[in-house]
Amino acid sequence: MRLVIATCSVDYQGRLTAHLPMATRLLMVKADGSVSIHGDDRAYKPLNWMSPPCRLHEEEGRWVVVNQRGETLTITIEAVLSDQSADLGVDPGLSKDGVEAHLQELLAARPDVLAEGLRLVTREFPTDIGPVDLLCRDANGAAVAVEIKRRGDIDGVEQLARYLERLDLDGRLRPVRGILAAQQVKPQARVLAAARGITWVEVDYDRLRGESLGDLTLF
Amino acid sequence: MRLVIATCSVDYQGRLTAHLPMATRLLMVKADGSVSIHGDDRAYKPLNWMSPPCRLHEEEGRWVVVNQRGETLTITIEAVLSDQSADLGVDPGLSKDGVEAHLQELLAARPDVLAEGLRLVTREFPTDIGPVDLLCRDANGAAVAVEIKRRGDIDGVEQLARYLERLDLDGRLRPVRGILAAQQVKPQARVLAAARGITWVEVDYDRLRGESLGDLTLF
DNA sequence: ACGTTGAGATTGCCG
DNA sequence: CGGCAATGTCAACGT
Repeated sequence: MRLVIATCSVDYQGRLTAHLPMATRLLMVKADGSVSIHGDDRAYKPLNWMSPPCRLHEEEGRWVVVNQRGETLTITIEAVLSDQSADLGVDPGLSKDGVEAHLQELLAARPDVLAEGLRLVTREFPTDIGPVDLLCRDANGAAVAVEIKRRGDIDGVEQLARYLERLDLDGRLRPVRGILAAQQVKPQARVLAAARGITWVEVDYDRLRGESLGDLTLF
Repeated sequence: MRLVIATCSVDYQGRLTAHLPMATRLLMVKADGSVSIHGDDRAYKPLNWMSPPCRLHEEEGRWVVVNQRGETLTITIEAVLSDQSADLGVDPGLSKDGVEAHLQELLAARPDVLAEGLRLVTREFPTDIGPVDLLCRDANGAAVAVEIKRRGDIDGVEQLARYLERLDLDGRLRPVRGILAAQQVKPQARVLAAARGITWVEVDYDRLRGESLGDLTLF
């Protein structure tokens, strides 16, 4: 990695046109060929950049970075305040833990959180356009399809509506009603759900996790 | 801005849990308080980070960054290879051209590009599921809703179809037809638009801008 | 290789 | 400050 602190102006010509006037900034050149230009704010996002694969041509007072699509990033350098290189080696990489998969587990264990008396029939119930997250029966024995999202958006409502349309073709299930479960349900999704006769529930992930832990300690 | 090259391991506890094993990386601390950890690849995205507002507590061999939501980023430092600070000042900022907002301005000024005799009624016409980009009247006085995208995709067609559904509930507008305008309309979007009775138009941004400039010089 | 989907999305706009 | 949409979205995953 090469780190240069320089007074420079920047021009990007590609999917759009962008310009940065002359100022002091950090230029970061990574081993993968990418170049990014950072100011002293905007969190981790650079002011401008070029993603790999691309090539850096360095001239006197002028860097030109070109990628395969012909987009160019031109850096005009007035003064270099610092120029430093370091060999970082290959990073051993990151391990993550997903929230959304866990949400399905928790709701499969406690479907009654979504509606009183709701009982799980199966997870990932298959239809010919994809699996329904949870298939349940309510207190009256009627079928209920549950779609789980971290964020409930219009897309989620339409997805669930398509599932319900397929499930209603099955005489053993009909009539099937739908519940959209999400940590947050957007206003637009609420309107569309109402128009489609679909119920929505906002789920408190932390509280649900707490209750599950409570259950575990009880048994 | 402070730039530290160090051998370190990193733990993030917040919206998810993540761990980075010991390796040499760049630690970037910006004036806005943000901290990011870069490896020598992954383009401009850091391996891990904390967005502002947050606070950095620095101890011997250990940095702890905490934000207001209680999320923490812990950096355990084994060795510091370099530690450098620079005052970059406030960046004068980026100017852009060629994004969707621009396209909307140009089409609002020249709606006849989309269909002969088309006249603008209003921009950003509100519905309860979001605003329609352009509401127009055609040569016969019939209402036309225009959805503008940089790239016309299936999502854009469905979005416009939902707007049309809502607008058709308004007796003063009904019947409303739709036009999807984009610099590029994808094949799948063309098929779906046809099935929904929606017209699509590919717009040449550079030519449109040229014509608008032409108009300006004429008057 | 291409299309689809999620992201600790981030960022800017507008009410 | 919150809701909402765009992003040069990027990146992972399935076909």
